[in-house]
Amino acid sequence: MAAYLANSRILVALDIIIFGFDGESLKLLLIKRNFEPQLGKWSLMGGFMNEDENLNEAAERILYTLTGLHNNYLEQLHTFGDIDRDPVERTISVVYYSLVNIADQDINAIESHNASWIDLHNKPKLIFDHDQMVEVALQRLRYKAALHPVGFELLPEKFTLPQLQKLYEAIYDVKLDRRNFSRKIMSTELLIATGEKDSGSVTKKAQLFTLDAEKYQKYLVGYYSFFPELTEMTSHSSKNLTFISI
Amino acid sequence: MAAYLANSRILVALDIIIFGFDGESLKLLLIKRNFEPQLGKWSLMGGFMNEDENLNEAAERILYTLTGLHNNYLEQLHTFGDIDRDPVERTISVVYYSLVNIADQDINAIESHNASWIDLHNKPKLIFDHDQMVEVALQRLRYKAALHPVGFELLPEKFTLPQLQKLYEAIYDVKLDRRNFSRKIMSTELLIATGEKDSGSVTKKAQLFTLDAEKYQKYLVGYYSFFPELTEMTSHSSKNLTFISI
DNA sequence: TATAATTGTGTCAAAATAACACAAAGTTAG
DNA sequence: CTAACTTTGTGTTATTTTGACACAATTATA
Repeated sequence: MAAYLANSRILVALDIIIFGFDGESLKLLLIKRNFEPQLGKWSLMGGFMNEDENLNEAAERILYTLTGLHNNYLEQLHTFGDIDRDPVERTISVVYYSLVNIADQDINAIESHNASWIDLHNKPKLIFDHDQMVEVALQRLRYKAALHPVGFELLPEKFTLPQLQKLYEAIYDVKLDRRNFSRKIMSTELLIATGEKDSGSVTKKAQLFTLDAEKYQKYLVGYYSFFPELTEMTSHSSKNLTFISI
Repeated sequence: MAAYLANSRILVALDIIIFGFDGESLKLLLIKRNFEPQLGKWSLMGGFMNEDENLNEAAERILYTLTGLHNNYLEQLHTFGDIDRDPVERTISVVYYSLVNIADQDINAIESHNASWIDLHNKPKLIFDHDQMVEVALQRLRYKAALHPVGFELLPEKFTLPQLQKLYEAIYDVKLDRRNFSRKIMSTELLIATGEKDSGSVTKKAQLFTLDAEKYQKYLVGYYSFFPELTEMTSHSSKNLTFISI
């Protein structure tokens, strides 16, 4: 069996951008490093790929270690490979981003890693090329959330329309019209009214919705929604490419 | 200086999906391997990352080696890291895709690598996980071309509307209405009429256009086109998120 | 010079969007 | 207890965009 003798082997790291939403702003789960290298500085959660796992498994392991959660939304983002990106040793980093419901987190896991949720607007400077990673992740999230209903991954199972609107306003940093937003969302037929009301509210309580799991899956995978004639994803006549046009 | 002693170093490969367009169909530049491993089988063009280059540089080098071209559209796609994806030795592959104008190719470079342009519909089975890579690349191209005017990278500098339409029809494997397509494209104000006519045609000769380079750049980078109120990218009132809604 | 293929442009009804108004629900202050 | 205030739910209308379709103009060829 031949081997690739002439070529050099290098370290493969993984870093994960973990997004959360607190009802008002997008948050990042960041680490104040209590270990070397770069002790005392802020960074993303990361680790190295082991020999007995593939990239997705490594990313899931690292995410689980920090949040105590499995089955979060987790998507490969980009691989960073600049020569000096890690001064310790040449390392390429395969970066993932994850969307988690803050309420589901494992406080112990988070505290033991010296991690905390930081408002995206107050993000400290991060080590190495982690700032750039966050930037790329936010851009990807904006693309993704315009084309697919991934935003719901940041919300609790039951949520209100005003909550959903605030989420989209946070993702895109815009103000949206409540009435047009409602019409657009409801036209996807993705939401199921529970009949329950949001107890948290202080004035008129908004209705709680859940997702139609089947329709949700279709919107997630099939972006061919925008060939109305080729899919029966939308029952009505024509439909925009965009899941929601912000 | 600390080092990451405990972790294993592995090979970092790159593979590139090279798309072309011959006026009728999408093409892939594929290699009939005249070297080991997998001699005699079809594969993507690939190579290994060197110690003195970053990922993008390695991708450009590999693309240049095969096509003789610099400055092609080249975008990182995804990193594949399954444990047994390369039976020779554990290797992760950072995959790029490129869009090239077939007319610009370097025949010598291509022939010396035993490469040829294969119609996407007649693609042979490729080695390792290369089929999966092509699938992901096609999906990415479809996303990208719906949101940004990257399709032009596959055309000559001067092109006609019918050519452009055939390109989009090839990318999305659909038939489009000539009149609505024209209206949509022209509304972007991205095309500049040259006054010249396509000499290749056998009946009424279509007009040749070039790109408005400045507007093209804006559409390429700024996907915020879909916040009409936040950019002045579109002079008219509202505008769809999609560069072109197919 | 008629024919056939292709290109360029226009029309119209239907659908989607943006801007906006008002009524109902629920809390709090007087 | 009621007025005031905030928030939610739903409706209207004008404008824009889309999809479906028709006809005239150009050019090589028979």
